[in-house]
Amino acid sequence: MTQRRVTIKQVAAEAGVSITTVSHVLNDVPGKRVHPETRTRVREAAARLGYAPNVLAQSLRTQRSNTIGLVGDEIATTPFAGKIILGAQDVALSRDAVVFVVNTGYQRDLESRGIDELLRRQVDGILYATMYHRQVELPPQLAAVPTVLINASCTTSGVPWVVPDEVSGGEDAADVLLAAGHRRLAFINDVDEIPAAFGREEGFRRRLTAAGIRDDDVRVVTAETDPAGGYEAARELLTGDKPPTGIFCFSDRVAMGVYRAAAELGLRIPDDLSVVGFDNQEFIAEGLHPGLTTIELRHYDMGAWAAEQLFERIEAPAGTRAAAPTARLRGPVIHRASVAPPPAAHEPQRRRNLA
Amino acid sequence: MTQRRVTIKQVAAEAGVSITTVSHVLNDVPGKRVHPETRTRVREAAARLGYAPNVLAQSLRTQRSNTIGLVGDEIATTPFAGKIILGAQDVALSRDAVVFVVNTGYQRDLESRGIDELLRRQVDGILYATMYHRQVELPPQLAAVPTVLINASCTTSGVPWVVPDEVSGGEDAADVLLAAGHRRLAFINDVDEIPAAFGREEGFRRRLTAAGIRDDDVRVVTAETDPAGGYEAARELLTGDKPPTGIFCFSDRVAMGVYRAAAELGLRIPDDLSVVGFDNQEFIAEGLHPGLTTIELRHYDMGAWAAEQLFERIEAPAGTRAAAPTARLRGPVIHRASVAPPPAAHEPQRRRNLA
DNA sequence: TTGTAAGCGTTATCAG
DNA sequence: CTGATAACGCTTACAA
Repeated sequence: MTQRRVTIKQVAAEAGVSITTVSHVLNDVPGKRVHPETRTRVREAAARLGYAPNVLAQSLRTQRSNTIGLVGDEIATTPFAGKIILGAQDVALSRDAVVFVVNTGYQRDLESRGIDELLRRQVDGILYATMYHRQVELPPQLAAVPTVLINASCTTSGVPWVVPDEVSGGEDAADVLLAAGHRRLAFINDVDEIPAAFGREEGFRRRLTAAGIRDDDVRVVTAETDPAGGYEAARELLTGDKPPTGIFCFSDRVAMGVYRAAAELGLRIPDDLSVVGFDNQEFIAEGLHPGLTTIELRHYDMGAWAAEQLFERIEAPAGTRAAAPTARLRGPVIHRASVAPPPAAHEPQRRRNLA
Repeated sequence: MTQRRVTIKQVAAEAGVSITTVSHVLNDVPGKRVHPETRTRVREAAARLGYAPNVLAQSLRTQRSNTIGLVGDEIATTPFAGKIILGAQDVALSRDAVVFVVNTGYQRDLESRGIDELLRRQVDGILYATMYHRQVELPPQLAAVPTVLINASCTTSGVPWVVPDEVSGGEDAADVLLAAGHRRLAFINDVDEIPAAFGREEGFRRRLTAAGIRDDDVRVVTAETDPAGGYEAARELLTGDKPPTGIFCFSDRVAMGVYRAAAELGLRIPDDLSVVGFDNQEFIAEGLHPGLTTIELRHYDMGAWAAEQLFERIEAPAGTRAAAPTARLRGPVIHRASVAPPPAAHEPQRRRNLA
């Protein structure tokens, strides 16, 4: 089936030179002067035969495989994750590299086996990604290879990482609502105590305080991050006294539940209630009606940034260990149709906020 | 950074034998009798040093890399696709193989480059997947390697493929609605003329006819497969005369639009209107309220089936080319809460259908 | 039972 | 300017 691919030897024969020469010209080895004529002769022979070097052989010799691994807990099984793969793949391919992906599903043994399998294939480096932003402990085997974390940070020094900028996400959500004139607000936060929960709340509160919103005009409740959780939380929020006119949701899925609660209570979005989500999860943010204004999570960019860093470290001369760079990516707010001025907004007040 | 990994030579030295012997025992080469004592000596040496063979070197020698490629148009960027990766990866890993993934984004040149890059790395075979079920023309380079198609079929003979069983999907949807007692039905089909559209309609109609539903009691309309499309179609369907009491949607996203239309028209699901979707797309089917009854697309299984077939072909002795197997996977119906008896159902009629 | 050596397809060193 | 040849780390005839 697999007819043997053409090798450098065949090219050499075809061109009537030695394989050394072929290697020289095809790799443009610096300092090796080759007669222009031989050069073209070799080039033509290679083209004629459709020669492409065997990367395995190259790797064995050069100790560089031009191959990286992407291992993650749910890297393949969540809608976001794919974007990470894509970002990583795009920068990899731009350098003629390819990426292995290993989905561990939180199984320690699978992770370990997967990484070993990659190492045995001499990957040049590994991208280690988590589905939700958190702190991780690096698998010990990764100490041996250049590694970059995606959507996670770790205490091991010398390992670059990139995560979403949760705080500014919270700030931006607050700003969107404030700019529309809202003065009574709520945040339906995640029940889990994770960086995203802390960060977003911090940013959200900070901006409200700065805008002079009184503490008892901002409510922060927690819920499961799914439609059911959002529904429950929103019902409680909206049926209490002094209900918020604007709700910031920990995720678009939560917002989905808020939409339902609002509909049941006869509240129209955005006329009676404004809502902003988080994630910009395709099919949800876009599919809801009216379209959900939300903060985007830049998974593609995280994947790309990480791959970029990884290659940088791979290519850096052995000793040259620069301090590990880290990045917090601020996601843009995606304006759709779920935010409007509050129903009873006082003109002067609104104008002040817009200024 | 990357301290050199331990090689077979070191193990040989540690055990005081030749590398040949090490290879023999570690690979359990049949027909090679090695003294039990040396055997354990080697094993222990290997373990002590933490030796793991370099797969690149092995591959170069054996012409088998234990590595496969998964290339697809949107293999990493859609919620379904991840499951395909996972299915493929799981069977790969169970054979100590790893998978490269390449997302082509429908760009021919990217696809070509990606595949070349894989071939240069001597992948043993390639899984070629498409996001939506369709016919494809195989990239010419794939003629050289074992290949299996996922979610796609092709005319090239000798290439195994696996696709969803669209027809039975349509049948099952019809059955669910019929069993609940519905007699006036509609199908919101995809505007695009693709296998899924033909197949599902065929199955759906067949069962209705078999159940004695009159032709003018079943309406089939087409729409864009997104919430907006579903909304428009549903509005038209539901505001016409003799509106259907049960709607089968081409996709869960379409169903999402149907939910909205129903809500606007004051129709309660499932009391006034039953709906069944297609895909069982996580976060949508589950997140809608009431939960959407839908037909599952078995992406994980398609990935796994394909990988299984691929390895079978890779391992088959050169000449042994069995006819290419193909499979249509029938997805289970996921019962949730969007289907109930029609509002004005006549008892006798319903009972008859349940029988 | 164990070891020598050739070879997988390259790159890199060193002579010519 | 060009070409032998040794390595990269491993498997596998073939010898001993």
